[in-house]
Amino acid sequence: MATPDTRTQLLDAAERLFAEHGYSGTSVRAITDRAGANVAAVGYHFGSKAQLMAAVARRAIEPITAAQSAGLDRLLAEGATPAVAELVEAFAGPMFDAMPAGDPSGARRSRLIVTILTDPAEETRAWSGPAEQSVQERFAAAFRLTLPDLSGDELFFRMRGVLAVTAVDRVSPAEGQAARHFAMTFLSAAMGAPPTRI
Amino acid sequence: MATPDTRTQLLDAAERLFAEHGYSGTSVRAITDRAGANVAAVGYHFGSKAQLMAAVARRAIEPITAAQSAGLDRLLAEGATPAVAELVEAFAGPMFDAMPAGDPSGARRSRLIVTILTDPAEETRAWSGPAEQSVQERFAAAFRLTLPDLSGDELFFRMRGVLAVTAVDRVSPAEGQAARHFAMTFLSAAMGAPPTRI
DNA sequence: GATTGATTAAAACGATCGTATGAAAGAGGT
DNA sequence: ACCTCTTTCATACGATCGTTTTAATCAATC
Repeated sequence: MATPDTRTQLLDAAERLFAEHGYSGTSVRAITDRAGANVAAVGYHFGSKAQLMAAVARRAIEPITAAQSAGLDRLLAEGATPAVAELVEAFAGPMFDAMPAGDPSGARRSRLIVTILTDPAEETRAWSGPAEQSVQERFAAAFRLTLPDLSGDELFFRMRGVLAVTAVDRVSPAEGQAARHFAMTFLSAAMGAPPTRI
Repeated sequence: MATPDTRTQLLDAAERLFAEHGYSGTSVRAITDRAGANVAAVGYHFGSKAQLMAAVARRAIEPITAAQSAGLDRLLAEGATPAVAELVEAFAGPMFDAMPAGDPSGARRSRLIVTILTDPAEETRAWSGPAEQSVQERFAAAFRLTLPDLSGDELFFRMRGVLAVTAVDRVSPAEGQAARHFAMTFLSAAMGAPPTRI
């Protein structure tokens, strides 16, 4: 198909605009204009703006969750308890690899993920699907084995911290692969720190 | 004044709503309703919605910047090159201490800071004032002395990472002071990690 | 008490929001 | 050519958006 169908055009346009301006800051008309479609196309293809945005989020998050899960499978298949750095790589790495559909500048898709995770609109709150949640629980279990002295609360905090740090790449001058390497160093050290004595 | 003036009421209401729903997601009428004021009060006291939100950001950031600066002064006055953990404490600590006006749950003000830093609306882009910037540069210089082997790019990435982690939502099981201690452990290890070999 | 200046209130402005409607256009099978 | 199903279109709905205007209210000074 030389000309992508309207549905895909809408997804692409919504993805870019949402990443740039957030949910509330993106209007349906801005999306349809960029997609070269009619205003009613959103209602027809997705039902509502919220459902369109949910589809955008699903399309962006799915490959990341899959890569995370596959990476963890690979580590666990080796038999031995994985090292902290290996788990961090498998968990946070896919966030840096994710590329937008036909866009060579790899920055945008990760920016979208960040926006999804931090957007204050209620509609985006539930967008991290059950697959995302289950993969995070699997990683939590793996981390618990590698870091047996860590309390459940502190492990939870650290995993949230990892996600937060993967969100910083959007303003940093250290772009592309450098940010990825910096993040791995940063996060492996943080994740592997001895437990806090309270 | 048993009854705070309208101006302050507007700031308080706008602070809470903005932290919860972001800039685009907060309407002027929602602010004035919560403040018990008229719609026109925003225009009268602040000129516009954008200027009101800028005032909110200024009021929230200012004490944090001051505390960061004072902490750094205290460390530098001791003469010796500060340890990584000391710098992290002085830099990230104030984010945890900041309390919203009249609100015992210390989570909200920091949520506001995070929203300011990550909000996709254009109006919030320039809200980190010159004081904030200069204090970050002072910390960058101090970190450079403590971590002389770190490149400028990686140091910049790590400092952004510290800010990102302080943004982690603390509605989690690990609340209050526990989160602060967890963060210090996490961030000191991350900040003090050996440089990345690329 | 009248006068002045600061603040608040009610109402309306045009613009834009998300969504729904019904007709027009297109595609494919018979 | 005809019918059927899908998709696109122009258009309009009511609601809400940020802002402005004009009048009413208040506090303080003379």
